[in-house]
Amino acid sequence: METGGEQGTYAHDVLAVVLRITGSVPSVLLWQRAREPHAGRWALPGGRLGPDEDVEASVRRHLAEKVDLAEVAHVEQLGVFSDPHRGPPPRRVATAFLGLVPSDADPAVPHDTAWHPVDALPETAFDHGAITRDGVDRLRAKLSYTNIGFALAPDAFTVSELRDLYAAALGHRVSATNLHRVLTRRGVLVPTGETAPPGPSGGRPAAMYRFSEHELRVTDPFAALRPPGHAV
Amino acid sequence: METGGEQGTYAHDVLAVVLRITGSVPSVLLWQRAREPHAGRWALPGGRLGPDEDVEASVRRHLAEKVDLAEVAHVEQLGVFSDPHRGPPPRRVATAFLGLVPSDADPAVPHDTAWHPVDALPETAFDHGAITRDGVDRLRAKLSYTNIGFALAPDAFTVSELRDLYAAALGHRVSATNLHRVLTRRGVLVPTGETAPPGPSGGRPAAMYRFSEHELRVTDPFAALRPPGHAV
DNA sequence: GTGGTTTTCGCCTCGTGGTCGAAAACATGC
DNA sequence: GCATGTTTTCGACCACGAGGCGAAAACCAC
Repeated sequence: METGGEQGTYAHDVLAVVLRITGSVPSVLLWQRAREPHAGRWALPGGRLGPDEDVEASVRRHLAEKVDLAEVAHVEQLGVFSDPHRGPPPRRVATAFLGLVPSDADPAVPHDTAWHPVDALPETAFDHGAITRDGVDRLRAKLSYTNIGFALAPDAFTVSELRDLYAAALGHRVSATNLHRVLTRRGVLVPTGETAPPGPSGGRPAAMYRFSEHELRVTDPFAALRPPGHAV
Repeated sequence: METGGEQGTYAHDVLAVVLRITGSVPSVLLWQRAREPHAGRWALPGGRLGPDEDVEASVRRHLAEKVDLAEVAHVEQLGVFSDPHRGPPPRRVATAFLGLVPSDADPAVPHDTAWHPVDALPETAFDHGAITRDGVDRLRAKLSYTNIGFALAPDAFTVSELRDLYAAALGHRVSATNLHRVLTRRGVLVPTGETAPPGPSGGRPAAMYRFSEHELRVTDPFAALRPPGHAV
């Protein structure tokens, strides 16, 4: 059992809310704790901040123990969780991250680790349930005004497939017409020139698209109060 | 001289980028370090995270040593700065906050503390210059799609005064016509019914306004991909 | 009153996005 | 082969938000 740190120092953890959408269901990667405290409950991947790394490097290092990092298409910082009573003593401060895995990736995970639908979380350890909800909220917000969908979608996809991904992540129906227009007008979606074969019941073959960039981009100097001469 | 913490624990600091606009110049509150390291350089207010407080409570506590907290109209978390070499050993991890002070407030500050225009920062300690720029960027972004102006403006003001505040914060000219229309349509600006006397060269007396809320509100379900039936 | 100044308001335009329906391109069954 | 059904794609329509501009309103000084 470890003791508290030197007076005025605290253990610093990094945590990752890794989200992935499969079959129109957004899920988060959790592992089941074997040891106290909170043995048996489900926790976010993460671990201690090491002495020679910043928090982002740290979360990538810890994540690599649970999934193939190459499958995680995007990582960003969510914030600090520091309630003195967020867990049993000794006190721990955590920096949480959001990670996204494309829907066509199916990374191998350890035996204690599994994907859980975010709408039906198991009993979570510490404040990890609240942190997960923060991550889902962040994803939902950014889908609207960034190209963050690149981190959820396969490399190539049809508009209908992308529509289903967005609908699952946002939690409401999405019009394929509108999604296609909005994303192409913003320049984040480019056609590959290929088409996908129709389903068993026929239908026009769907054109394949991909995201023009695989780095996060705010697609809009969004909202109002732009510089003069920059009417949108 | 303090030693490093127990292995795997780190001193955790909180820092505040406190911004205020006076005379069309955005400034940040800095204090001049008297002791090494970085003696003589200017640093952000802040200090150590205490054992019985979360980071937000901590930053408010430390801020209270520099300014009257009642004058700080808004505080929000910016993020974690954790580069192992962001300062000399022993390593410190910092959670940065953005704080905003209305332009009509002129809180008393200690003798080692002063406002510095953000476009002409003095030599700053550690990574506090970069953190300050992060704070300014956050303010600029949020001016567009939230009511965050309430934390920069006096309780009552004219549209022209508010226009000057926004122009100073955004760094470009702002149309009073458009600002008035955008903010009133969003319902964040309400007329007080009073008027301000014209200046020495005459002119129509300006109507006074105030912000309808003094809590941060995202005024827009901003950008695209709203639920069906929710056309704006 | 006349001219100058500042604020306020209405009108115009453009871009964005939600909605709808028609057309395109496939499959299946008769 | 042709009619029917299915899915995708595309264009048309509309509402609204926001930038630009100019006129009108309301003051001052002379």
